[in-house]
Amino acid sequence: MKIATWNVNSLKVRLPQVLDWLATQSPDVLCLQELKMEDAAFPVEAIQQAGYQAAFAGQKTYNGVAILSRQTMHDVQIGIPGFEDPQKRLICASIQGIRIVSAYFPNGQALDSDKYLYKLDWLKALTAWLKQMLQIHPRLVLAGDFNIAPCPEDVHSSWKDPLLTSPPERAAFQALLDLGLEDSFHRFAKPENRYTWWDYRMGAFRRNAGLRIDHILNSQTLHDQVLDFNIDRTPRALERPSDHTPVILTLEKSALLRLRNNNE
DNA sequence: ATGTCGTGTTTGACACGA
Repeated sequence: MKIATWNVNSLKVRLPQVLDWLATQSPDVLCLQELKMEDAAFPVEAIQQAGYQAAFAGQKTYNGVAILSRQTMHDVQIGIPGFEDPQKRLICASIQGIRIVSAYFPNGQALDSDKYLYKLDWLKALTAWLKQMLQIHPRLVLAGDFNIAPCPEDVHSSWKDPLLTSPPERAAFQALLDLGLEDSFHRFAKPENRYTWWDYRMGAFRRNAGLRIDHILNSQTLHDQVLDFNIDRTPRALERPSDHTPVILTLEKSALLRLRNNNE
């Protein structure tokens, strides 16, 4: 089971690239962030023709998240329960017995900004909610644009801004790991292919001056099923690219589902 | 050296967020 995430920075602009990528990579699940469109504009038909159903939560101009899936989705839920927020940053659904969360974490803008406080509040609410979710759904995957680079190695030397790397942000990332979520990137690391985001400015992609801020975390229950972890930087090299590139987690089909499918 | 995008409006020039 291939589960991917991609911050597309406008689904309207990136739709052709998304459709190409679905055809090439054939993921079972693709989590999207920064749709930057209202629900009425979501390209349901094009996605369906590509063989995927979609669950989405959009808004005008900013944010917006979706889950595309080849298999049936159940129990779609939008937002963090109990955390009132007009910004559409989180959607989740159950697919093949796995709870999939697609999230666009707040950027934070600057350490002295109100948006940074909102980021830390959002992270606190997310973590408290996930702690409960993992009791109900021990098989869980959290995928998206975290806007946090967890390790020094995730940051190119040219990055001087304290944002995305500050101790409180990194502590919040660690708090997610402490819930029993695992960053399988480290087990399947390709050191020459570390970053998931490159600024549009200053020829950052050409210089490989990037950051690793897009992540897919899997619950410990899924640990033994993880077959591979990849960052696909090819879409970042296309004409008119998103500033982010897709991340892919490959899981072995569970013994239960293998059994069920064999009996069908 | 805030240098590029995408969106939206006070629309073919700027404000904002990232």
